[in-house]
Amino acid sequence: MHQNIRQMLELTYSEENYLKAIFHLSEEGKKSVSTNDISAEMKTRPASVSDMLRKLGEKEVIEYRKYYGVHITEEGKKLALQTIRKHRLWEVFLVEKLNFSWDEVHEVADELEHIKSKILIQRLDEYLGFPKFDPHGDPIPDEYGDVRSRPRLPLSELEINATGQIVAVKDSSAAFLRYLDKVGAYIGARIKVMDKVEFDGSIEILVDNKKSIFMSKEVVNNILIMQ
Amino acid sequence: MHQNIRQMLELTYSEENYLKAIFHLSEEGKKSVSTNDISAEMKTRPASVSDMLRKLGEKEVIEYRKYYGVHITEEGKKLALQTIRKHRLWEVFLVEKLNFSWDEVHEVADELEHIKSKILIQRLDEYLGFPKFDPHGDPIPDEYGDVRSRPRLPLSELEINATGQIVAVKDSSAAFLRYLDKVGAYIGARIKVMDKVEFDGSIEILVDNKKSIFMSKEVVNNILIMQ
DNA sequence: TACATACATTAGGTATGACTAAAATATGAT
DNA sequence: ATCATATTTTAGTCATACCTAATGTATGTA
Ligand SMILES: [Mn+2]
Ligand SMILES: [Mn+2]
Ligand SMILES: [Mn+2]
Ligand SMILES: [Mn+2]
Repeated sequence: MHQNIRQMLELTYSEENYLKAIFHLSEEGKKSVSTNDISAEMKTRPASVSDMLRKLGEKEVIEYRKYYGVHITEEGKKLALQTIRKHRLWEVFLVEKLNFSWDEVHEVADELEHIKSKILIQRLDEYLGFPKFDPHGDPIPDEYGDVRSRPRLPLSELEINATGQIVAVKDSSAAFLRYLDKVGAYIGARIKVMDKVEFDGSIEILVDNKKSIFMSKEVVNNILIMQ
Repeated sequence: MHQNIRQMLELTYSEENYLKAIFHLSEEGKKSVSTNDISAEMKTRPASVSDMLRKLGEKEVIEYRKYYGVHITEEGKKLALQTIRKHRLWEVFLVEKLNFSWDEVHEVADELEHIKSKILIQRLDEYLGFPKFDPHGDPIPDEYGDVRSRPRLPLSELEINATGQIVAVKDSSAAFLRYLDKVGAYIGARIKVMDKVEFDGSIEILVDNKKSIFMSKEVVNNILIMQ
């Protein structure tokens, strides 16, 4: 069923980071991912990216045609999803068990996600009660790389008087998350759109039927809701 | 009080491993630690050790005189103890929270010990209830590198009819730990020496006043007890 | 079609951390 | 005091992962 004939190839710490970045960039736009995109995401120079793309291409986790960007392969997707699974499980652990706030977990999880032990992740998953979403509302892939994502749309697309529930954030930067904490928005909060300003794309929302907040276009584009 | 004027220097993953090995070897014999000793402990070739000693010497975490072995400095001791602290806290986590057995934790902890976040370790320590000993009975240094070790001696030194309690194991290899599991010996078990065989150094002990076991010299040398 | 320019790759270099083989040093035995 | 041997270091190499500078490629505009 979910077994691999060929044994799972090992990636280095750095290769895992690049592959994860390529996976995320692939999800956004559908077309191929460019060297410059990866360079920006990874904060390394384009020349370094080219080096890495050659290596990832040889390992067949991406399809690499020089000058034409890359596509992630099925094998690559599977590996990237394993790293993402570990990242998100560790984030849940940090928030649920160690009382980290959701804006503090990203960097630490970026290190923890590379710990190799398979049994560690299985036990951690079990210990956390097999969570399906991380603290930012992102789905946690299962050990076969399957993701049960829930339908979600940017808060900006809700009409006046429409209601919904915050299920995730598109931007997980500490600055944005701390802003959300400050205004009392959180994953699970119930939202009603009270007013929309055509001019600047800002809106007024009611949170949990009690608190009225004004949010800028930048903010509402980065809050994902479920209706 | 415990503050450092100069900021704590950063060591690489590999430097941390070498320094930890040097620290452990220093604890055993009091004299200086040789290149070959480190080579054996680290499973790298002596030439690689010489390279690393030069680097660690430059960073002043060891005192390095070519051809005469090394001594760890106070700064080095402090850093090694931080790594050991992390290693042992993670071991406690794996056993107490994730139900690892004590023979499964070492390799995983050897990776986890290098995760950098200071707050992570503080929170983990708190979450675990500020444990003072790891699953193998070894003391956990505090965040300043202070160790409260309890007096302990090899089981081999107990006289006939003397009693004691297992507080630690000298050898933490999976093979040895699984043997102890099999015969029902564990940290905290009460021991009474029933008989000692001069010829081969083996002994007969009573565990928890109910189970009689024969143990070889190799085994009794590696069990540490408190009287 | 030509070409300016943005984008991407290659060439060459650095740092880390490993290796083998060769050379240097220390040490114990005669 | 000399020397054989074990130990240790150095020299030279390789792989990973980054960099800058130079070169090559694609693409849209003239
Ligand atoms: Mn990472
Ligand atoms: Mn997340
Ligand atoms: Mn380690
Ligand atoms: Mn231990």
